[in-house]
Order: sequence, then C-alpha cells, then structure tokens
Amino acid sequence: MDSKPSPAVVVSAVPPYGHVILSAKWRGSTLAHHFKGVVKAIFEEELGVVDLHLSNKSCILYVSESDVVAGNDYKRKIVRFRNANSNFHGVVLVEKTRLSEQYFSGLQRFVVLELGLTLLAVASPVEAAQLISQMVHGESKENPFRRRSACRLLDPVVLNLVQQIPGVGKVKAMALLQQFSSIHQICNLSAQQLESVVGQATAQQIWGFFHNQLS
DNA sequence: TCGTAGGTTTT
DNA sequence: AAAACCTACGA
Repeated sequence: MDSKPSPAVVVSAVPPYGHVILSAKWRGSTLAHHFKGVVKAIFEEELGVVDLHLSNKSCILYVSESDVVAGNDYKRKIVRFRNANSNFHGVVLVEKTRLSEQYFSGLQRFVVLELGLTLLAVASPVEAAQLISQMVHGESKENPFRRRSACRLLDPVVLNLVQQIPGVGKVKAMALLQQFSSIHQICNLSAQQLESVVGQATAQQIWGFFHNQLS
C-alpha cells in the first residue's frame, strides 16, 4: 500500500521506523523503485543537498556513476553535504562501476581521510537500494552505521565481566582495562598495584573478589 | 532501555 | 567538602 498523501509540512528530517525520506528528484527512479515492499519511501521537496534520510540519524548523499565520471564538481557537493549536517552521521554512497572505478581511490581519500565521512560503494542503484534497506532494517539491532560512543578497542564482553566485580562500574572498568588490558592480568595484581588506578577501598574489594574464598 | 535518587568512594 | 562514581529501582 503506497501512501500517496504524504504530509506537506516537514516536522523533522527523521523518518519513522522502516521509512526513509528521500529528495523528490528520486521519484520514479530505479533506486526508489527497488524499495518497494521493503522500506517505505517518503518524498520531500526541500532536502537541500541531502538525498536520503534514515531514522538512525544518518543521512546519505548519493554520488552516481555519471557524477563521478563527469567530475560534476561533486567534491563541492560533498563538502556542502558535510557542512550542512553536523548533527547527523553523513554517509556518502558512491556508484563504483567499470567506468567510475578509476576515480574511486581519489574519492575515497577525499571523503574518508579529508572529510571524515563514511564511504560506501555499490555497483548499481539496485544494489544501493538493497544496502539502504539493510541499513533501515538493521536499525533496531546493532549495525555498523550506528554512532558508537565508547571506543571500539575494548571488548564489550570483557568490559561487562569486569563490571561484575562489586564496586566496579563503567568508569572503573574502563580505567582498569585501559591500564591492564586483561582480566587475567587484573586478577593477579596486588591491592597496591590496583590502587594506582582505583581508590583504596575499591582496590581492596577487587582483590578480595579474586582472592577471598567466600566460605 | 534510560534516567535518577541515594549512598559510597575519590580527590 | 565537592566531585565522581556505583547500584538499584521505576518509568
């Protein structure tokens, strides 16, 4: 069921779950056509330089094969895209085809290294639609397009285990793993060594947790 | 899952 | 003493 009377007023640029907002110029395009049945498209006239909004606070700029090959000052466009959407996670979706692949590494250097945006390559509009569908559907689950607050270097499983130690919460678990990197290491530390990271009371608690056999 | 009250630890 | 932290509880 396509809902044709979409609201004329833009309340916000964040679509409801399972939907994407895309700029009106995509109406009737191959890309939009392949959303059918998987994600719902809401067309919006004034989206500025953005092509597509996802509800996970991401917005997408689509760079087509012809944009790349013709050099259509897409760089200027990407810069405007980045500047206009500081609150969102900017993703540049580029068509990497036989014709455009020779320009890809240059584009990659520019988008990722210089602008700090995410770059995703697809071979065709159909593939782009599939990828976007996956991004939309993966929103509720963990997905690689979500902004991560914590640093990715710490294993979340290990982090959780360390937090099971009484007196140790998020902050101290992070601090401990930053300094000692493994549970195995932490459990062999003396209370004095632990005190270099954590306070005296907590150091005792941690040492006790590993060494006091509770009855 | 997220925010917060209330008690404890750290500085 | 103030700031930071931990935990448990309720929306």
